[in-house]
Parts: sequence; structure tokens; C-alpha cells
Amino acid sequence: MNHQDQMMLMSQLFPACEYTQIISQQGEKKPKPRRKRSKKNKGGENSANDMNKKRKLSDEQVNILEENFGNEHKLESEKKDRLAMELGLDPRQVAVWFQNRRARWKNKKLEEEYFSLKKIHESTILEKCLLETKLREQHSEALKLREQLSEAEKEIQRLREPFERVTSSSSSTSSMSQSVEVVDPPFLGEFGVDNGYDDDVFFMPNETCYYNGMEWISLYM
DNA sequence: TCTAGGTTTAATTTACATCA
DNA sequence: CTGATGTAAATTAAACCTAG
Repeated sequence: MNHQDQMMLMSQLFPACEYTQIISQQGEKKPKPRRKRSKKNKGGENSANDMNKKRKLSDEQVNILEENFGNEHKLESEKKDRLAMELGLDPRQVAVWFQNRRARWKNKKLEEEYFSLKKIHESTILEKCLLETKLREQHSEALKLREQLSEAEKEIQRLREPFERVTSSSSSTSSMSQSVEVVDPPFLGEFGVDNGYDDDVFFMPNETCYYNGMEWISLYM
């Protein structure tokens, strides 16, 4: 595999940006500072020559170059010469055109990638907002249910009181018998509200610790 | 119609890699 | 090591476009 083949393979395996990164990372060398640009030959031997002036390529030339670029982003030397002959251009011009075209292609790709990532980012933010809203709703629902539970427990206690008075007076006649109080198991709902543990404590099913109410809320704010 | 300022693009420069 | 050749990146400058 010669150098050109290797380059070709690299460019196929990696998008232009990664490909150039790989090249520049080889050897981990810092890029040397660019040398001062030498003055162009303004007024030099060829500057007066109109042939040196920049000529825009014709539509047909550009079409054929684009067609070739569509097939392959890099040119082998032979193909470059053939194409140059076909278009009536200097092989150097064809090489330069491909070089510039690759640079434009890379810029376009980067731009596309930027907008695609931006889109993903925006939709993720939106999803996060929706999930946060949902969580707040669920939390206020949990608080409401907890309030209801507390009320229900108070009501149970209130209804029990007459019965407990009777059993405690009758137990005084028999010291052996204790009040057989049916103790309800602590209610541990979805959020593990356990009044037997602490007044305002939540147990997270997937975690091994307890949070008080404000801490629990702040986890989701 | 003219023109200043912006955009596009052909060409150049530079640094670096690879190979014979 | 050296020179030839290739590339990417940065830059320049000619040609072109457009608002005012």
C-alpha cells in the first residue's frame, strides 16, 4: 500500500475533521509558528502578464469538476492530469480546485453537524422541562395524599378512643391480660412515607437513605 | 449609474508527513 | 539525510454581488 493509498483510505475511514486531527496529533508536536509570508511578486516578472490574472472557471468546467468530486474527494495524479487535459486547465489548477472544494465540503459538514447537535440539545432541554413539570405535579399529588393519610389516621384514632377506654378499664380487673392492640403496619406508599420513623421523612426506594421533605423536594428542583 | 462593503473562490504560503 | 510530492489550514486577492 503506497502513501497515496493510505491517505485515500484514511479519508474514507474518517470524516475530514477527524482525519486532520489524526495527522496533526501524530508525534504530538506543537505546530511551529508560521513563517512570515514572503511578499508576492507584485511588480515582479510575471505580474504584468494577464495570464497570471485569476480566471473564473466556466460553468461546464465546474460541473465536470463537481461530478468528479462527487465520485471521489481526492485525485490520483493520473486522473488529475487526465481531467486537466479534458478541461483545458493546468493540473495544478485542478489540484487547487479539489483542495478548495475539500475545504468547503468540510466547512459545510461542520455546519451541518453543528445544527444537528443544536437541534438535539434543544429537544433535550424541552424534554427536561416536561419531566420537571411532571415531577412537580407528582410531588404535589404525593403531598396531598400524605395529608389525606394523616387525616384518616386521626379519624381512626378518634374512633378507637371509646373502645380503648372500655378495654383499659376491664384490664384493670385482670392484671395478666394486656390490651391486645391491633397495630396497623406502617403505611409505606410509593414514596415510603413512614410516620413511625420521623415526622417528615421520605425513603427513596432505590436509595439507602432517608430524606426529609425539603431535602427530597430539593433533589428535584 | 456608481460605489463601498460583503461574499465567493482561485491561488498562494506554510508546516508537516511520507517515501524513494 | 534530502528532495519530491502530497495534504490541511490559513490567508490573499480578484471577481462578483448588492444595498443604498
